[in-house]
Amino acid sequence: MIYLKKILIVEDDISIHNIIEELLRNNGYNTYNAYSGTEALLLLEKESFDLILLDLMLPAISGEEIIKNVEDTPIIVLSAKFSIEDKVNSLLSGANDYITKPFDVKELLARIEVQLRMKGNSNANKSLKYKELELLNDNHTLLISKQKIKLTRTEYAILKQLLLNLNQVIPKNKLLNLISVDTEDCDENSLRVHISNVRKKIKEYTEEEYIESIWGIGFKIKE
Amino acid sequence: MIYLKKILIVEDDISIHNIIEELLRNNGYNTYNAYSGTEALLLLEKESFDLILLDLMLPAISGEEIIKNVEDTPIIVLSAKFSIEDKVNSLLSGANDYITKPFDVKELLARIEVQLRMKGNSNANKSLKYKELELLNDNHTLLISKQKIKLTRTEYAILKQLLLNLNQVIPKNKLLNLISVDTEDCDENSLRVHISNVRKKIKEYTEEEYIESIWGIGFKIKE
DNA sequence: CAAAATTTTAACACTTTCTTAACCGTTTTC
DNA sequence: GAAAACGGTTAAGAAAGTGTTAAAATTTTG
Repeated sequence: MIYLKKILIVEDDISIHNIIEELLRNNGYNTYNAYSGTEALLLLEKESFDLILLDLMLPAISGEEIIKNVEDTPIIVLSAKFSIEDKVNSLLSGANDYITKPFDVKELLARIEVQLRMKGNSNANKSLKYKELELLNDNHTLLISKQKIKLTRTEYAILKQLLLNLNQVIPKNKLLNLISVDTEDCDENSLRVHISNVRKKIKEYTEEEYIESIWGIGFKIKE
Repeated sequence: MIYLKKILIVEDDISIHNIIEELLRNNGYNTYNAYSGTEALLLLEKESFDLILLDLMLPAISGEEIIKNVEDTPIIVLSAKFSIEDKVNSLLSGANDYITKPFDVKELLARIEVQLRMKGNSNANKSLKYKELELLNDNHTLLISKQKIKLTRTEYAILKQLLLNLNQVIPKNKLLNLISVDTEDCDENSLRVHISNVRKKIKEYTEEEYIESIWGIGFKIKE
């Protein structure tokens, strides 16, 4: 299945809202709708999105308020306010782009692509496949060339982090921190044992080595 | 010491160039200048920047060409071309933002902040480049003309600080302090040994000397 | 609640890296 | 121009990090 990028449209003017929604859906995005600031905040608590398109002039809670409340999701402001002050304020307080209405649809689509492209470089929503390895999202299965291998919870958590951060060394402490959601008290010694066990399991199915140690720093998936 | 963000200005019109340069310097950025596409590409091979401000209409090599050649550095296009097509093309081929001339300086500064903020968040593959040297953050190795060289943790920390502070002498004490995050008890004597070892490793791959000693003070990267 | 699975602890051998200390040449100081 | 301070190199021993194993402790499961 293809994962459609999730875009939240925050706009109270229904006709503009509908136009944007149709435009995005026609261009392969999954849209979510909020018609007020409060509605937007509620949705943001419940779910995470890949991008937010935000009108500034909203009933009750203003767009500026929302900008301050959002941290990890890129925001493109879509506003009729064309003053430099409004632009600068929005951008400096956390928005990633600012487009004035009326806008050109092609430019909007291009700027959306830019934001999604940039976000794609950071962690979220990466596939957990690498060469022969594929980590299923059931929390315990690793496929090596389609053969199923059972991992323990901790082993799975470790491999997941490593695969999420391909091409990056994850320092030992950071790795421990990242997997602490799944396993509370796992220390460095313990981590070494787990890694050793994962390697052993992988070795039963392939010659290739996947987990590389960076001396004194941590681990990474071998290139 | 504060690390000033490095911005490359690519603009052939000297008066505009000077205005931008002064503006950025007054706002705490370190500026670098290229007055043609070829000059920009040369600089980009030698060094890495935090951001590129790019004019599209350049003699010889166009801005569009440069966009395609840059991967890791965010680009803001600054152009007199105001057609939607130009905007969309630039954005889709890799630019991160597009500002039409004449521009408002406050907006420019805000959009620069946005790019730098985003780059800082996604800790994606930052690498420090200088001439033949490239220090890869993602696996703690040093590339000299694309050849991988393994550095130890301390050697890496030292070289990283030196490359972060190009054109500046780092006093021994300060250097020891800066790398103390990675290595606790490294004293001056020890530092000398490490530097010697780094030099030895570099010497295996290139004639050029990179680490210069400033008598009685400390070290710097040779210009 | 007992059996099974998982995780942690601890011990060992082993590797890599770091510091120490000595030697020597150079630069500065008096 | 001799003494003192500094910098570069080297080698060896100390220290720190890694990989593996097995058994004990803990958690999960039927």
